[in-house]
Amino acid sequence: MSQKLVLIDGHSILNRAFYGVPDLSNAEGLHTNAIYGFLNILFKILEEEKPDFLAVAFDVHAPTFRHKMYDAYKGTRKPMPEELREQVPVMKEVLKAMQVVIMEQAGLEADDILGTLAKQAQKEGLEVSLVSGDRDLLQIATEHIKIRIPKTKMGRTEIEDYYAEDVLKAYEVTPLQFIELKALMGDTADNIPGVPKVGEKTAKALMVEYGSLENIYAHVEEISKKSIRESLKENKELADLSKALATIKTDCDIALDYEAARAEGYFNPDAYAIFKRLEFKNYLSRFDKEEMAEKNTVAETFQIVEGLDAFLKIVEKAKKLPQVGMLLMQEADALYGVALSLSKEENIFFIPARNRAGAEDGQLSLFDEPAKNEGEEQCVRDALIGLSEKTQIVTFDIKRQYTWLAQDNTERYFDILIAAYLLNPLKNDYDLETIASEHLGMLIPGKVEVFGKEKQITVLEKAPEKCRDYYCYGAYVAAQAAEVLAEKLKEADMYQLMVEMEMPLSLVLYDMEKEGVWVRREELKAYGDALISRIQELEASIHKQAGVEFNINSPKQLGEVLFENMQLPGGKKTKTGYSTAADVLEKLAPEYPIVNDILEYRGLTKLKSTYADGLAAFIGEDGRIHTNFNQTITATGRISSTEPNLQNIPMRMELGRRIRKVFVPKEGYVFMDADYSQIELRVLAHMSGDEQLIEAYRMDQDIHRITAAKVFHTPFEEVTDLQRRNAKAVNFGIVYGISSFGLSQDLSISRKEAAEYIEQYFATYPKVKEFLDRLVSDGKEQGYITTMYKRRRPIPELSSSNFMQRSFGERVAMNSPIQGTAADIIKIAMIKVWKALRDANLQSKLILQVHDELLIETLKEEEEQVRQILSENMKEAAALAVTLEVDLHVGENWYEAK
DNA sequence: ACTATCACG
DNA sequence: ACGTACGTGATAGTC
Repeated sequence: MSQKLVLIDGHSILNRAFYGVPDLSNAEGLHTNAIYGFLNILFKILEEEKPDFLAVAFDVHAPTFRHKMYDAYKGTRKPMPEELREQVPVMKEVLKAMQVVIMEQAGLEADDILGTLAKQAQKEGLEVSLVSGDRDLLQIATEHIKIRIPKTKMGRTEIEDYYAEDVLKAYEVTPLQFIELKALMGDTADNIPGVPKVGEKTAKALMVEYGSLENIYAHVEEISKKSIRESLKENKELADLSKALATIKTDCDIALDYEAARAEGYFNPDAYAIFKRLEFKNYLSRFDKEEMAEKNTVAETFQIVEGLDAFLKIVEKAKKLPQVGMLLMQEADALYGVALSLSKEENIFFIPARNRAGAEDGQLSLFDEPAKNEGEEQCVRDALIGLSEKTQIVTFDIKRQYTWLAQDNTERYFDILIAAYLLNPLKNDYDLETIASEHLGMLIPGKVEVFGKEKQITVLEKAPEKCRDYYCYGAYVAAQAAEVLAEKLKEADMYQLMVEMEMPLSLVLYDMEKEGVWVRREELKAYGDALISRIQELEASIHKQAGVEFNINSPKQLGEVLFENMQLPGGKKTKTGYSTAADVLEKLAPEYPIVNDILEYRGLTKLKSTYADGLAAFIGEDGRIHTNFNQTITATGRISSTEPNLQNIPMRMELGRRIRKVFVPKEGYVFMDADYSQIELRVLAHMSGDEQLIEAYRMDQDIHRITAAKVFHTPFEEVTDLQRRNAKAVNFGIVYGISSFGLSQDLSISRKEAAEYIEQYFATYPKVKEFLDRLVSDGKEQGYITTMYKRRRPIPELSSSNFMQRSFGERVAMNSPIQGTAADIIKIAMIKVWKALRDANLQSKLILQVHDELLIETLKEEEEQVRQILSENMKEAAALAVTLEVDLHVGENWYEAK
């Protein structure tokens, strides 16, 4: 058996893959569809062929790409779309990591490299497979050189194979004749002129009849069609030139290093790291995980140290250092171990809880005898607090670890989770593994890989070394990544944001979560029960009117019932079927009573399932709900709330709003709630510097009414409700990144009218327009936008060649600095308020944040003091060109306080 | 796991 | 010509 070589036409396959695979991008915003498709084809070929050698050829310059299918008609060359261009260097990185040989040489086209290598290999007795999306390569085909043309359709890759005889079968010409065929017909995409008037049909007929260009000219007088004959005669030079251009060189001065090109070693740690970064989860299964992680030699120095005394010794040692990496092993508020990274290559310890003799079944004592457990726990806590007072602690997800740490001087802590988020807030998750691979180029075992579905405690008992490795890696990565991330933050001018805003905020959020909010369980139950009978009534009524029993909660069934069975107008909208969204149904409601019932049913079941039942499930033993405030989720810098989400409790509708009555302060306390008045518009006034808008706010009057007066040239007193409503919608629209379409939808007016409103608005507030335009252009230039406090949001969509995506990017560029700055300001307010409450030794506690609103559970005796603290600190959180106004209310429940 | 819907700012 | 408002999270149904 002769050996086998696979050669790949890099740019051509990447191009094919780009157009064949739907748009994909990773969390960094890097497009990855072409790379993904390329690998798909590569793996398929490798599996089929099991070659001995592999190489990929690229042009050094890929100045323009050959969009043959599209451009052949236009005769133009489009530049390569940005989404593809950015993938080229990454593709090469991927191949390098996979140890695949890349052949490229200045002055040589990939075609010529491929032709040369293929012929050389054939000469040496190898079988060659040449993979390209480009039919030009067919001229290289022989008995031993197979040209493989992959086609991606319907998500599946099929490959057409051509040996010399297949070319003959398919095109009625030999591979060599194929060159001359192309010389005759030309190829606009490749800048081959060809002979005028000769197209594909004529060229093929001529080649089939005469066999070669030379022979055609020898018999040129025999050609019957006059125009063709004349054109051939007139353009002989052009034909020769075209042939020269169409001929792929096979004698270039280039050679393949077969040793380096051995088809092996693809699935190595480097490749794993980059696959992970690109989020090619499908391909990760091809790697041997254990092997990947074991390549890291630091793991050899990880030590398990048992016992309280040993732990205290390590802590004492750590106290002498300026900084240590730490990661606590916890589950449900219990501490099961401490990992500390004291230095780079050694002194990385894991101190586990131990299962002591005498302990009850499966019960782990903390660090020593169960009898002394409580005392031990306090001892451990004291040690860790003592450590964190002296030495900078760097860790991952500090909010979950504050129980064990000193709770002052938060600016000294460094959380790599938050740092990674600030550097790129677009990602979905920021686990340790990802940070390690992205910022340290290091491969560590993932939490799921180590623990799977097992409980951590179980793993600690059965295989403590697994816990040691996982947590030591965590502490180690925290220590190493902290340096790298701090440097990157400084480079991005976000270090101050990190240290002065995000780190202190993390403690505030921890404290708010810990505090929780009291919910009256029985009242909530009663509220839910009260909904049931009406829901059942509506359900029966709807089924009766429809004439069928069906699941009203199923949009699919509902759509079919309404728009097919009952023949209501306004069908079709989504890709899966009919839209039954509220705005569609509301248009039908006046005409069809069933639609009204459906809308009411929807509202009530939402209240029941999400709020009445949903919230009840989260009431803890202490009678309180402890939400999660997530600091590393949103793209703009806002915080988010989950399990449950306390930032979307009903407000706008009276019935839903009543839910807020079950949120109550504890005995002896009241609720104090304060929210910013139009903080985003005020931020816009400040950031744009628009005198008119600033002046409007100085008037201290209804801003929407003032805007209406200015925009519609109407005296303030004579502004109609409609005018005010329209002006308000425009104000909102501006903040969202205005578009006439969006505004027209919102106001149910024509697009033209909407456009006029916007134009009038910009005429009124000219600097607002300048400001928004500048955000977009700066965003395009930099690839990201920033808030007043230097928070960044990358906007990859701004460089998209897709109109829709780019437009989205533009709206984001206009909205994010405003929303993000508002988010920054309330974060500042939270920190100030929280500190002021603490410094004044008050019992009152900050417990909720809802984007522009803060809720304080206020001790009745402290009401006036807290009112002052809350109001002043919110107003003074930022000094803007306009004042920040705050609406503050006190009540016996959240409903009343709002 | 994904889609549609709807709650909030 | 393209087809949308910005930012979130929970639920139920469907595949």
